[in-house]
Amino acid sequence: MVVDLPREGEADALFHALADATRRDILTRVITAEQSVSALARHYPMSFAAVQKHVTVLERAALVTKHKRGREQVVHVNLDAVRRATRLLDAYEQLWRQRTTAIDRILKEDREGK
Amino acid sequence: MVVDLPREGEADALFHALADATRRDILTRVITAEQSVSALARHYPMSFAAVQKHVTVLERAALVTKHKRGREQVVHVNLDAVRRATRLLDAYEQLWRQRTTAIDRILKEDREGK
DNA sequence: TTAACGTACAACCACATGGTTGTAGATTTG
DNA sequence: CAAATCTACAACCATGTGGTTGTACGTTAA
Repeated sequence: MVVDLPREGEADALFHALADATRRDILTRVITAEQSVSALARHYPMSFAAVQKHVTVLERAALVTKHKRGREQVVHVNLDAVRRATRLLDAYEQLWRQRTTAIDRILKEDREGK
Repeated sequence: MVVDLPREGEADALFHALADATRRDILTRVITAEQSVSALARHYPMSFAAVQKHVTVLERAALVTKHKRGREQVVHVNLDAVRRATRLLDAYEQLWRQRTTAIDRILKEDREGK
């Protein structure tokens, strides 16, 4: 049972997006309830433009999407992307398991004199 | 059941370390079989020093550790860190699930000062 | 219609990042 | 021993990142 890891380009954007505390916090807030960019910006000690950039990074990683509602831009979470990241890391764990089970098998066969 | 996300500082280093294709590849190789830094370096079209830096980044994230063996520095994987990252993302998924619960509605109203 | 709000985007800045080369110190190997 | 190998680390460079301010434009509210 071979585990193949996802394409490299995707993962770059995904992990980069998650590698910032502000962006993870935005993600958490948006998971809890969709919000406009300006509503999000009020929660952080930085400019609106800075928050706008963070949302763009999350967007590039497909973790969120934006939809216009009047003059607002509402940020939605894309849970599939979160699941993709989780599965990506699961793949690393499985790689490890493949290695250890392979070693176990060899040791066992050795023990049984094969 | 409330899910608490890990400390921010840890996650920064973890995701940052994973946000580079070369580092993920190093991690994969080391999971498959422990290797010296110079052995790893032979696989990439970059200098030994560059690979050394990548290993340092993985080390800072606690994804790998180094042990001296003669004149070599052997890189080992730390699977616990991989698991920590996986659980971190699982927590986001759980947050999503909590979104529809009554408890989460109450917390949300509280956060909005109602 | 004006004023206020929400957004987009450009220009700019300090600093981190990913790469390089070069030098020096341990440790093996011939 | 001398030579080759592996590592550590500093200096340097181009580019990216996270932040700022300023300006412009569509939308809502008074």
